[in-house]
Formats: sequence, C-alpha cells, structure tokens
Amino acid sequence: MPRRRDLADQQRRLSAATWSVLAERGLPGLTLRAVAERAGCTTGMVLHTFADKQALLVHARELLHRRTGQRADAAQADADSPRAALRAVLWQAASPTEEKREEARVWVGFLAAALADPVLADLHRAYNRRFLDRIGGLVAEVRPDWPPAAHADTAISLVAVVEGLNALAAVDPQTYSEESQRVAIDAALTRLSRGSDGQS
Amino acid sequence: MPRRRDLADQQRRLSAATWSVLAERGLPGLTLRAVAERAGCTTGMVLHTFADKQALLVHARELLHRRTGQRADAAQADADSPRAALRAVLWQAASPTEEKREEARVWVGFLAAALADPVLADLHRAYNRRFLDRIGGLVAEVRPDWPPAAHADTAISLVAVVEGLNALAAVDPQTYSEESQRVAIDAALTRLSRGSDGQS
DNA sequence: GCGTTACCGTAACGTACGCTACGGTATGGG
DNA sequence: CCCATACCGTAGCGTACGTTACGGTAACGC
Repeated sequence: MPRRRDLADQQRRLSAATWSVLAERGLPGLTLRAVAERAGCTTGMVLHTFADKQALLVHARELLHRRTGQRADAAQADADSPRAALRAVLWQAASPTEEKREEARVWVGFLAAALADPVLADLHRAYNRRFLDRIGGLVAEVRPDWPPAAHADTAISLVAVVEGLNALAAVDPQTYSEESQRVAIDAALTRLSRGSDGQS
Repeated sequence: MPRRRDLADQQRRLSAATWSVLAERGLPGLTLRAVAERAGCTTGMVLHTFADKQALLVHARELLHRRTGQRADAAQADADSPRAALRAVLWQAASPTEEKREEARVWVGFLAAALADPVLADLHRAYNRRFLDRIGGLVAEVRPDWPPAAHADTAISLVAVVEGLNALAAVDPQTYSEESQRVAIDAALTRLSRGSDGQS
C-alpha cells in the first residue's frame, strides 16, 4: 500500500485557504485555482480532497461555525455569572479586532452565497438558530422570571445587533469601531438589568 | 437626426433588472447576459447604456439608496412626533414584507460585492453614514437632553439592529418574522423612553 | 530493492463570462 | 420620400472558470 495521506489534515488546510481567499478577495475571487495557490498545491489535489467546489464551501462553512462555536464555549465557560457569560459570548461574536473582522467578511460572503445556494442557506439557518438558542438559553439564565417567549425575543434582538455590527463593520470598520460595538452591545444588554417584564 | 433614445429611462429599466436578478440569483448569477434577458434586450444594448458592468452596478446601488431614502423621507414626514418618526423610519428600513425582503437580499448582495470592489465599498459607506446621520438626528429630536455622543451611539445601535434583522431575515424569514422584527425594533426603542442618560 | 498502487500534478476540455467590432435597422430632418 | 445617422442586435474575441482524464511519482509490503 503506497503513499497514504492525511485526509482530515488536507481538508483543514484547504478550508483555511478557502477562508483566507474569501476574506481577502471576496466571493467572486474565491476560485479553485486561488484556493490551490494559497494552499500551495494544485487544483487537482483540491478536487481529490473535495468532490467539487460546493463541498469545499460547505466544509469551510462548517469550519467557521465550529470556530465561532468553540470561542463562544470558551467565553461562556470563563465567565463567573450568567450575565457575564452572555456579555462575553456576545462580545466575542462581534468583530472588534482585525482577525474577527476578517471572520466577519467571510461570514458576509457566506451569507451572500447562501442567498443563491440552498445547501449553504440550510447550513446558515441551522447554525444561526443554534446561536439563537445559545443566546436564548443565557437570557433565560439571566432572567428566569421572564416567560420563554421573552427569552426568544430578546435573543433575536441581541443576535440582530451583533450580526448587524459584524456586517456593517466588515465594510466600515472606522465607523463601527471597537468602542462603538462595545457601547452598542452594552446598551442592548441594559434591557436585562432593569425590572422589565421583557415584553417591550 | 435619427432614432433618439430615452437614456434615463433605459438606465432605470436596466437598474431594475439588475436588482431583480440580484435578488433572485444572487451575486454570482448577476451577469450582463442575465440582466439583458430580464430587461428584454441584449448585452449590446446594456453596454451601450452603461460603460461597463461596474457602472451598471453603481447605478443600481444608487437606485437602491434613493428608493430607501425616499421611503424614509415619506415615513418621517407622515409621523406626528419625533418618536413616531424614528419608529416609522426604522420600521420601513427593516424587511417585514416580501418586497422589502427582496430589497434586503439586494442589499446583502451589494454588501458582499463591496467587500471586493472599492467603488461599491465607498458608496456603501457613504450611504450607510447618511442613514446613521438620519437616525442620529431623529434620536436627537427625541432626546435633546442627551449629549451628542449618546445620539451617535444610539444611532449605531439602532442601525445595527435594523440591518442585522435585514441580513438575517434575508436568509431566514421564518425565524426573523415580521412580528419578531417589530418586537426587536420596539425593544431597541424602549431605551429612549426611560430616564436614562443615554450612556448605558 | 522492487513491484504495486494510491496519490496528485499537468494539461486540456467545455462553458460562460465581460467586452468589442461591425453591420443592419429604424427614425428623424429635408 | 429618402437620405443620413444614431442606435442596438449579432457574433465572436480573449479569458478564466469548474471539472476531468491521464500519466508520472513516491511510498509501503514483501
């Protein structure tokens, strides 16, 4: 048996390359040739690792989700109160640093791709709903006195703020600066601090 | 002098076609051939009306801004109080109906295109900052007691919520339903109702 | 060390893109 | 009524895409 390869490692390398190209050249610049060049191999190897371009995209999308999910797990675990956990998870999901802004550009790219690709759209919905559930669960921990519907509504508000900041900061990091994002997230969280019933 | 044409009308038609294709097939499906087919003409006519594809995109982008701007003007004018005006402007900028959701898909498409095209990026920033200024001005009318920095910060929060809802509803209109968007926007506005100093 | 075989680089295929050049066509002025 | 000309449809250019087929190559069992 000759020449065995580490398939998982190749997939990881190529996903990283996909990511890098997507962040740098945008969706139209994401070609198999560009990915191969970035990964230091040829298109032949790319298509021996993934069946076609869509499979590569799907894998890269999953990688993005895993990465943000793990960061969220870590932020959540490090916090010493539900309120701090919620704040930390939202904060790490926003895009203050350049690295996160790159992730935000990739996210926007996949969002746009999902508009025309049913498979990517399904993935996006699934991952985003999981994020919603995570936030909703944390809201429930912070305000167990609220009804479940209020938890869900608040989660939607918070996720909308965070993803809105991400999308806007991806194109205009100057206006949507780190400080602005912090203020916006904190403002969205103040609603949880008061004696509200969570319904408006 | 033979055969005069209505240039402005052609530009309008082609921008509408661009828009329609972008909403339906996404950014990768936006080709000159597709636009020409949708407009009922040929690529020759398209490139006699616009110098190149980018000029077409820029015109379509301007159209999107004008359209949303006019709707915002109307919403603002119809309201009988600053608070109602702010609410109406935010609400019309969100995407509850199918027509608005199409606009949201187009907006996401242009956002993604802006990531790779400096000209479209400049347009996006300019238009978004104008929207920010509009919202900031309305916030100032609602809470003249707040410092200007609080007006700007609040505007960023509100715009982030609205555009976040737009982006998310473009792919998952079921989760980010009309009702959910209404609740989220109202929740973001409650901050303006209380005796806050606007700083957190 | 050698044959076998999985692996992947090379090259090219077909397609579709943005764009251009040219010739037919319709329409205004005389 | 007809000529002149602005207009635009047709056809095709060059390029780059995704994908494929094949042959060379390197590594493991024996």
